[in-house]
Amino acid sequence: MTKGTETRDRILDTAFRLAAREGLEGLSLAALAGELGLSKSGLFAHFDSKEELQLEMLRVASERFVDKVMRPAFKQPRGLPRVKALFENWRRWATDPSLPGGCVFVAASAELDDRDGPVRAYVVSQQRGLLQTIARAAKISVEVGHFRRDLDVDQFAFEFLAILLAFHHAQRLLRDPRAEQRARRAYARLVDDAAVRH
Amino acid sequence: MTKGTETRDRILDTAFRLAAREGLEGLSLAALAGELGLSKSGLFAHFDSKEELQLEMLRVASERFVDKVMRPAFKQPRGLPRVKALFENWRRWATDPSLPGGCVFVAASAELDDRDGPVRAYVVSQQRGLLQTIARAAKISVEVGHFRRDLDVDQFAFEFLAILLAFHHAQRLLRDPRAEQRARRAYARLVDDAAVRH
DNA sequence: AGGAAAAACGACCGATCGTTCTTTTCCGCT
DNA sequence: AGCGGAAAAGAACGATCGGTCGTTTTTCCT
Repeated sequence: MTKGTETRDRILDTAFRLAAREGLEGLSLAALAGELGLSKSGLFAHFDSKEELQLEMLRVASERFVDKVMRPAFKQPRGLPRVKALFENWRRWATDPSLPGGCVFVAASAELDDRDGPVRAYVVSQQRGLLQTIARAAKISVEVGHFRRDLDVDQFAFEFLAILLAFHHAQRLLRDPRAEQRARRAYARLVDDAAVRH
Repeated sequence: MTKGTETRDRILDTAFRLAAREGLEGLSLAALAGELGLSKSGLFAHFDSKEELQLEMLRVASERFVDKVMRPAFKQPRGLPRVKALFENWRRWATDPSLPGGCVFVAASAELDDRDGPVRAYVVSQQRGLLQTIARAAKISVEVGHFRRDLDVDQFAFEFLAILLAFHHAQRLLRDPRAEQRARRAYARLVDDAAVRH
């Protein structure tokens, strides 16, 4: 069962990269098989349906997001350094050159926002989890004394995510060379407002 | 030539509503024709290609956006009231119940962010125009004395759009009942920071 | 080395995609 | 009323979609 899981991993990895460019539905099994040097049926032997492949692929994407954004950030000291790392890692994730097409979750979010079904449910719970993670990091910053005690940490998370969404928009769609600077300044303003008054 | 343009308008109007739900590519001619009570070929007689239909539909969407968001806002007094109206009209536009699927430009933005071609070019120029409009309204607010003189109006526009993108995300994907409140508070913070020190 | 299980293949399914063509229906004008 | 042109229908196109199935190849284990 070694070769099987290895191929399965390769499939999900390639699907992950392709879906960022083409979207969840835009990713066709034929195109994916071609990219992998596999036959369509050979590919399909690993999954019961396209929907299951999408779900597995999103799970892989989540793991990778945790690896590249979350985990390194949570190795930083509690409080502001951790929040800062969260922001910078995330910003880098959204523009990772090895991932053309940007963040797959941003693409999926817009694509699924009205539809229903398990794929949407997964993306929703994933995004809710992200917001909670930000809020948690902000809460720790309050406890540590970096942020003021009356800070609404959920509001902080909302605005944190807002900056990253706008950064993605400015970077990938508008290709604005100032996108990074804009995001950094917005972040600075957000953190400054959350900081203890001095 | 009366009946022709009338049908054409009906097509574009329906396409506009359908594309918000299904996306630009997800909108199929068969589905559109069905919704209209037209045959697929009868529909196609009005357009040279699907791409042209997409472009025309986006132009209609732009006009409608101007009608519902821009024009009423620019009837407000110069300065803060106008900026406020821009924000509220825009927020309402993104959740207009007569437009299931949310803002068609948000959907298109995520869908086209890496592809190429005239449709992408149109959306990009449209979005750049929106940012400029916000910046212009902010600049007027500076001149009128509502905003501080050293305000970076392009940065203001970036953060203004960020809030609306996050609102769209929270409302349509996460279905967060607090989305409106979150957006309003973020807006208040943005405007407060831009206001003249007192 | 041999045999069973796992993995990949190739052919094919019905449905649907955007698109083209010819034909019919309808509307407006004189 | 009748004619002409615009508008819509109908059928069919090649391509592609997700998905199935029986067969062949490869891998792994003894």
